[in-house]
Parts: sequence; structure tokens; C-alpha cells
Amino acid sequence: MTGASLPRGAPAALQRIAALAPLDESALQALHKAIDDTSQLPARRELVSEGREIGGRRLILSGWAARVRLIPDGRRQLISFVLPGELLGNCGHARPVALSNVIALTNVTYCALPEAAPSQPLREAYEVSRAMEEAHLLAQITRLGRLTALERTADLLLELYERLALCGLAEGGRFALPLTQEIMADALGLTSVHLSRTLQLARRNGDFEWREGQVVLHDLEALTQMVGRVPVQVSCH
Amino acid sequence: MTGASLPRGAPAALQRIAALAPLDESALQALHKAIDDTSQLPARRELVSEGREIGGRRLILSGWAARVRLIPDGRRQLISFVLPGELLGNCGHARPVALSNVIALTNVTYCALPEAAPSQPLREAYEVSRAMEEAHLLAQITRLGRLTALERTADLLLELYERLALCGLAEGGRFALPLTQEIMADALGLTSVHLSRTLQLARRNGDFEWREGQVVLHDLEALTQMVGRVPVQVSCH
DNA sequence: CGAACGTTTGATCTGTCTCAAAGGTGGTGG
DNA sequence: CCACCACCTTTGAGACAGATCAAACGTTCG
Repeated sequence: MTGASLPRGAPAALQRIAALAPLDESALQALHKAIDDTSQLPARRELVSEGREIGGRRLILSGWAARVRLIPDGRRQLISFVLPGELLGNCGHARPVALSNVIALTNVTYCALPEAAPSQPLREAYEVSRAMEEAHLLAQITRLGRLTALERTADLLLELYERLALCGLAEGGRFALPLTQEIMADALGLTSVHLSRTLQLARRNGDFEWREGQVVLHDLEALTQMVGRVPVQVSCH
Repeated sequence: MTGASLPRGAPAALQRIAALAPLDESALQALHKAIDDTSQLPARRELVSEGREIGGRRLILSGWAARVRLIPDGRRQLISFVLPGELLGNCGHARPVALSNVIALTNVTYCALPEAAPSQPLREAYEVSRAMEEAHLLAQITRLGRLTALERTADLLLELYERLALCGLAEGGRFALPLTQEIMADALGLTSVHLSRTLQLARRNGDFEWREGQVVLHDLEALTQMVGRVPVQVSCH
């Protein structure tokens, strides 16, 4: 088994995986073994490219990535973020093809994940992770389709907060958001100019702040109420 | 095995399933058996309700359904359509919870589907269907986030055309669209008033028409080009 | 015939985009 | 250590897509 020091980000990522499904000793062992062999990718580089065969399942250990769709005329839509503890290439069928590009938004550390035989606890964790991914896509759809700029922004920040909290990267309404406003705008279906104004409005309202890479959500309850948000729940035990 | 007459819609639905993955004799047999026992649901009734445990995998044999998200203040976003040959409750983990409501938009015929053991060809079909569903969600996100009203409408109609064509319900740029403009507007993130005007614009342009439940896409190539659409591809054989 | 429902039309309002320029800020090289 | 450059954020003014509110117009159906 691995020595005392895990790679950067590994504990956080493991925390999330372990929370998805109860893992037995052999599953944990397999994960530790996988994490022994990590890779790095600098910001702006592609992790996955649309239309190409998917390499295999990977786990993000640290850093932010995003699924991106490009429109021929230059417009760009960010489909979803991929955070530490979350998976890439988590498909079930043979020879899957990537449905979108995935790019590193910051420097990213990741590792390959082992295949899991059916009925192994690891398989269950993969499946639950996949269901959560779907839940995030649904949330993104309602954001873009029916919320105003302010609501969209608040809702997305709340979602990111909840997701980061799962691996201990957010707490007390605060977390690090290492992105430019332009990227965030592409996720929200807004222009960066309008996002800038929206953020100012939120500050004036006292709803939330995002400055110098740090987000502060002043009142989680109130914000959740304001955007009519329901927390993600994917399975019942 | 079943007699000569299959339930309404069954051949179309089977056509799509069989195209997803090569099915062996026993898989086809299992499907036929499942289809022997169909259920009906009238329009506007709920097939699945958000937050409740999912019953099991179901196959739509005929009619249209939709996944819907409701916002407390009355706004409504239609996440995706569920068409004949497509699946409901197609999840992989234990005790899954519904992530959205699903309502019947027209009268719907459906049947329960059997569990498929891993490595059974049926399992592969389920997985491919699931990947396609994800592809449709991504498409919906880019539509809502980055396309104009006219582009959104054209893009969605093209998608529906392709999906319906998979089970022989669309051909030559034409298909039946048995919905109200209001429902379509909820899918497109528009108001029904604006959709009405957008449809008129499309008619004037000669791009496409939708009257009395019938859609005509005049030039599939040109339309596809116009909205920068890439056809859905989910796996490579 | 009237009621319910869906579509169309008109007038007006507003949220967000567009284009352009001015400020920061951090990094790099001289 | 400063000057410069690249990149990000902010500000301003104006344009436009789409929302809103209201009413008229068709259908269909009891």
C-alpha cells in the first residue's frame, strides 16, 4: 500500500468518493493504488475532446475542469464544471465517444480509475456519481432556461458550494473560485460584461460576493429560498 | 412468444432499441415478453415524480412525454422530451430517486423492461440509450445558453426529427408534433407569445413550418448548417 | 350557442447584449 | 526597480431580443 503521503488533493477527492457509497476494504485498496499514479495537466489544456473515443474513467484530484461546447461561429457554452472528487469518462457502454470537450480551467491533477466489476461497491459509487452528474445537468438546464441573471449566478454558486463541501473544499458559505468572470459567464449563458454588473448588484444587495477568487455566500438559507433551489438527492438509503 | 399483433407503437419502439446494440435471440425474446404487458396513461398525467423512488426501467411504446422542472413561483422548464422507443428510469445504481417529474404530453403507452445482467446485449442497449439521453441534455444546455429563439427552435426541431427517425416516425423532413406552442415554449426557454412570432418568422424565411401538428423542415442540410448542429454520436463500432 | 382552449396581433417595457474605452493587476524584461 | 504588456474587470451609452399585458380571433366540444 502507499506510504504516509498521498498526492496533492487526494484526501479530498477520496472523501467524496467514499461518501457516495459504502466502500469495502478492497475497494479502498484499489483506489489507493490508482491514486499512486497521478498525472498533471496545466490550465487551458484539453482533457477530453469531443467526438474522440474516451480513454477510460478518471478521477480529478485537484483543480477545476469544465465540459465545453463550441459553436462554429465562436460562441461557447460551458456545460458543467468538473471538480475535485468528480469523475471523467464515467460511461457504461462499450467504446464510448466523448460528447463534449473537457478542458482544464486551472492546473489539474488526476488519476486513472480501475474498472469495477458489477456488484462491487466501487461500481455503485461510479453509478451514484453518474446520477449526480445528471442532476447537475438538469439544474443547468433550468438555470439557463428560466432564471434571471442574478438568480442563475446565485444558483450556480450555491451548487458549487454544495459540491465543493462534499470534499471539504467549502465551508461556512465560503469557497475558492479560481476562474475568470468570462468563464463563469460562459457557464451562465451571459456575457462577461453583464455578469460583472450582476455581481455588483449582488454585492449591493448583500446577497453574495466574489472577489479575488473567494466567494462568500452571506446567508445560505435565504439564497436557497431566493432561487427556489432544491438540494440534489440522487438515491435513498 | 407473442402472437401476430403487437401492441400499438411496439414495432417502432423495438426498431429503435434494436438499433442501439446488436441484440441476440434471447434479448429479443425478453423484449417481446415485456411488451406483452403494456400500460396506458392519458395526457397530462404524471409518469414519474421528482424526489420519489423510481419504479424501474420503462419503455415508451407510443405517445410523447417530457421531463419537467417546476420553480416554486410558477415558472416551468421542460428538460427534455421522451419519445417512443426511449427509456424512463434507466439508472444504474441501487434505490434511485427521480431527478425530475415526467408527465405525459399525449396519451402514452408504455411497458416495463426487464433487468439485464451485465454483459448481456440488452444491458449494452440500455447503456447506449442512456448515453444518448445525456447527449440530448448537453444539446439542450447549449440551445438555452447560446442560441437565439429562431436557432433554438430550428435546432430542437432537427433533434426531434433525428430522434423520431430512429423509430420510423419521421421522414423526408416531416413529422407529427402533437404539442401546444406553450409546451414547446417551455422546452425552449421562451414565452409562448414569442415562440408564435418566431414560428411566423421561420415560415416567412422558408426555413420550416409547424402547423396543425405537422412539422416540415424544408432543407435539412441548410437548417443543420444554420444552427451549427452536429449529429449525435455516442459510440464507435 | 356558449365555454374552453390555443394561436395570433398589438403596444410597451425591460433585461441583456454590443461596442468601446478606461482602470486595475500581475508578470516580464530591460 | 521601473516600464511595459497582457489580461481581467469595470464603466458608459445605445441597440435589440424577448418578456409582459391585453385583447381579438379561431377551433373544438359539450
